[in-house]
Amino acid sequence: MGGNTPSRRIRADAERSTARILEAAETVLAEDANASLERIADAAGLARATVHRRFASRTALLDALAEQLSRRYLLGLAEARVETAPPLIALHRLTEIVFDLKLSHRFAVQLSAAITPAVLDGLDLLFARLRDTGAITAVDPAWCRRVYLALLHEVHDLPADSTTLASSATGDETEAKVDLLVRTALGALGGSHDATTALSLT
Amino acid sequence: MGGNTPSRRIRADAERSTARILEAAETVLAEDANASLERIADAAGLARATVHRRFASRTALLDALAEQLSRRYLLGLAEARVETAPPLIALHRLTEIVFDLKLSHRFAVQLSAAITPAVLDGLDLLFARLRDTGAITAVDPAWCRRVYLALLHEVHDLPADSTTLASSATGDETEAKVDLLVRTALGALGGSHDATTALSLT
DNA sequence: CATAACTGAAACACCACTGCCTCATTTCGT
DNA sequence: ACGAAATGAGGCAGTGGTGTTTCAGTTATG
Repeated sequence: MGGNTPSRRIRADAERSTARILEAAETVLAEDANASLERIADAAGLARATVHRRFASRTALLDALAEQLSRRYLLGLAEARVETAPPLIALHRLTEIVFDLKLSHRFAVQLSAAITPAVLDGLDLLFARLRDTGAITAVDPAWCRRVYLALLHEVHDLPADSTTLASSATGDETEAKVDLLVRTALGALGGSHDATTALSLT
Repeated sequence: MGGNTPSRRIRADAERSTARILEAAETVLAEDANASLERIADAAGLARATVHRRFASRTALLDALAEQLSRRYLLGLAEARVETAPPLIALHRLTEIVFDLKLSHRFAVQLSAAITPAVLDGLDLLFARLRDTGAITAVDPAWCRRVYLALLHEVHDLPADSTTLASSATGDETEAKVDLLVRTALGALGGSHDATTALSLT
């Protein structure tokens, strides 16, 4: 899938267009999931025909969007060292990373196709390790995953002036959100609040 | 809004059609939020033209759906005695009620228009009272609301065979879900697990 | 029963979107 | 600078949904 077919060389031009379309699609679809391809083309500064040239159909574009996000998820899981790092640290790091993804992938994130089995496995592993160390008590990894992702979504589009974010007075909004999410998720999954606050010293 | 305009009497006939359309709309839209009015009409056993007669536009139909649910929400808040009952009890009762609503209003539930200011106020009051009694520590009522509703959604469409639901061996699936939600929500909002399990004795 | 209201069926105009095509023009790669 | 590839602009057909109208037939209600 990742190889180049030498029979038809793909010009750097076209590849830039593809990238711009994906980016524009993400932006536009975040506001209106049913936005037309024309609106996406406009946002990308390209003609509608070009969108059709790069992506055979609307579905193909959506698939590409999901696949792109899936790859970034996997990268994030690896970057957070989900398999090796102390689970609480990994959770914190992963949350930061996924938060950045959500900023630029508000729409694609809600594509179920983006959460591939591999991504799923990574998350499940993390929660299993969290439970082994006693950070949480919930046993069902699927349940943990759902709660985490649901809360992630809520924290993400929390108004910046929310009093809830004022807890960590660092002024860094993103960090405050990450802290809030980790604390909330651990609490929801039956973690003691001691273990939760212990991480705040990181 | 509730009065009848005597200038044009509304036949009982028509009112039945309206009800059937709303019911069919809920059923059909639960599966496909973008379903056409024709599919709704078919499900209702009526002609498409009739749908247009009872509801001026698609938007009008959706509004009616949201308004219907909003009214039931208010009824639920009252029935749960959110203002007077011990907050933990009220939360438990309210959760049961909203769960039933979700079963029959899978679609409308995701209409933001269904959560009117009045519904909002009721929820906020409940969470304020929960905090006063120490059941939770989160202060921002808006935050509490969001977390509660998000978790509600997750618990609701949890597969019946989930190991997470096996905790209360009563065999009653709904009750198990309600327990899980209350426990999870309180934990997420910073409640001690003591207060949470104390309710299980109800 | 007589009237007014309601319904089903069918047609119609309208609109938005998709997907495809062509052709002149621009841009890239070598 | 040359040829291949990509693009913009525009048109065109097909699809599917919405909203309206007409008219004949049915049903409620006083």
